[in-house]
Formats: sequence, structure tokens, C-alpha cells
Amino acid sequence: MPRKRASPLKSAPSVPTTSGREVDYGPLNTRLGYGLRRAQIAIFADFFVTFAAVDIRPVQYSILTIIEQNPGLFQTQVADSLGIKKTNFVAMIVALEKRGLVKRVPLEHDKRSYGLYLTDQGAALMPELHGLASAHEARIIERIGAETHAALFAPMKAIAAL
Amino acid sequence: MPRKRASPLKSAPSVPTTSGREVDYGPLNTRLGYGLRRAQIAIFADFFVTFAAVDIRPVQYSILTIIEQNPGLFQTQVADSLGIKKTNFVAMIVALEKRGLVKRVPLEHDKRSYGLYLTDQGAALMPELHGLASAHEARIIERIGAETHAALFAPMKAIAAL
DNA sequence: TGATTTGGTTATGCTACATAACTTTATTGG
DNA sequence: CCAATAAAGTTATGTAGCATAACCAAATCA
Repeated sequence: MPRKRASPLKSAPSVPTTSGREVDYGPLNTRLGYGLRRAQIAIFADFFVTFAAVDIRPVQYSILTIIEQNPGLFQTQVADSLGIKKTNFVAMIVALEKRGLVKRVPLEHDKRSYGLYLTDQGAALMPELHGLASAHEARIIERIGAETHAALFAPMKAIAAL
Repeated sequence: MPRKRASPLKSAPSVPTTSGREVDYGPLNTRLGYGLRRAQIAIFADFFVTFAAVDIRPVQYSILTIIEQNPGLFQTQVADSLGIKKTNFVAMIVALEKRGLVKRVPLEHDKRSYGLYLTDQGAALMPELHGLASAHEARIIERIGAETHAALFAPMKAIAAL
């Protein structure tokens, strides 16, 4: 089945081209923020390619995964857990709902809020997504080695709590 | 009809608030792209705070640093070295020029291009910027330790070349 | 010299992420 | 009990980042 052609101008972040001339990066070589940014851009580019066929973006994968692991969470809780403002989360969750991957179930005891759940279709999609993510992850591990890969999570988490 | 205006000034990316409820991140815990993104957001938030007084963004600091280290580079070369599209680079360099930090010197032997240089004002500002960046970096090192910090650059670079 | 390439620019559009203000429903304190 | 306040969700809006297409002028190539 031909997946929907991704909307008009949806393109992957490009990985920078190596310029012709030698450039001295000076202090940038020891700025972790700079290195992290460049690494993250490359990872996202690979993620886009990997997930192109299913038309899922990193943030969508993260939302779906949180809902899968924590069915029934409120919008605000999912948004908070991912560091997304609730105002910006609305459009994201509506889009996933329209695609039939997520459903918002009104709560009886609190008429303001919804519980978020994967639809059957959404739940059925997750194994494929996790498979793609694993393949993507494997490509990174191939680059830096399994041990280095494993060693990165602790410092990243510590930095995230900065 | 027209809501009341919004136009706030440039604001720093916010660091996510820890939600009240425990959330299971599932496979996200072993997705480096996710960890990297969260870490990078936190670092940028700290950078914003650190550089608020001088009103310099991460990308601006990187541009200024490249020009400082490599005076005379073309716009395209600076843009390429930082992974910025030349079309998007125009506005950035114009802004820095308007602020009097950078000058574009027309070349005699190639009337299409400019050589980029720091102005005296720009050059005078750099020590302060590097000082702020060092303080910012020190905060990260304090979090993860100097050895870990130093060990991160190699894998980040390898990933960036993915 | 005509064709192609290169440096720089403008126009345009989408996504991410920020704040302000609003509605509806819950909660709370006097 | 009820008025004040808080919380969940929504809409409106503004900016930065990054993408493509189309273009000019100057250099280079065949």
C-alpha cells in the first residue's frame, strides 16, 4: 500500500557538506553544545531517512512511545514528559488522531481532560516503528561501538537535568 | 477578530518541567537521538541564560568564532563549515554586520564575493564571548566530570559524520 | 565566445517553540 | 455553600531554523 505522500514540503534535515577549504574551528572544538548539535542533526537526518516510508518524525515517535508505555495519560502529562508546551502539543496530537494512530478518550470524572491511548492501528504500527528505530540505532552503534554508545546515556541524562 | 498582540522578544528555550506523575519512557531510554536532543536543549537553555547580557545566540557565537579563526573566508565557506544553507546565512551575516560585529569586504579579484572579517568592535567582543562560553562549559563539566566531558567529543564527531 | 558554474540574494513555506488570552470544568478556602 | 482560583485544553500569534526554487552577476570552461 502506497503510504500517503508526505505533505508538500516535508524534507529531511540535510547533513552539512564538507567544504573545500580547511577551516579552523578553534574553541568550537571543545564546546560540547556545538558537538552535540552537529551530532544530533546527523542522527535526525538518519532518522528521517529510516522513517521516511512510514512518515513518522522523531517527535511523533516519541509521543507514540510514551502513550504506548503509559496509556491513559493526559495530554499535559505526555507533553510535559517530552518537554513540549501544551499549546504546541495540541496540533501534534490532533494530527496523530487524524491519522488514526491515537485516540483521546474523555474522562467521566474530569470533563476537562482526555486519556490518551493508541488505536488498534497505532498499536499495530509500533512494532514496525521500534524495529526501524533499532535499525537506526544499530547504525549509530556501528559508528561508535556498543560500549561507547552505552556510556553516553548517563552523561546525556545528567546534562539534560542541567 | 484581532487578539491582543503577542510579540515577545527572543526568549530562551525552556527546560522541561518535571511532571508530577511517573512516566515510563520505555525504549526512549536507549535511543541516543532522544537523549542527545534533551541534552542539547538543556545546554542551549544554559547558553541562552549565560549569553543573555550580550544578546548572542549559539549560532551567532559559532559564526563569529569561525570568522575570528579564519578571517577572509567567503560567506559560502563559513556557512558550509557550520552546516548552514547559504540562503539562510544571508540574514544572519547581515544582522551581525548591522550590529557592527562583522564586515564584508569586497574582493578585487572576484567581484562576486566578500571576505568576512570581524570589525574592531567584533574582535574586542570575542574575549568576553569566549569567557562566557568557558563558564558555560564549566557548568557542564561540573555535571559530568572532566574526563567524561573530554571523552564525548570523539563519539560526537563520529556521529556527526554519519 | 557561448555555456556552465559559482557567490550571493530574494521569495516562500513548513516545523519547532515561545507567550498571551480564552473556555470549561475542578478545587479550595472563608 | 460559593466566590476565587487552579487546571486542562484550545486558539492566536510571533520568531527562529531550515528547506526549495528562481534569479543576477561574475567567473570559468569547453
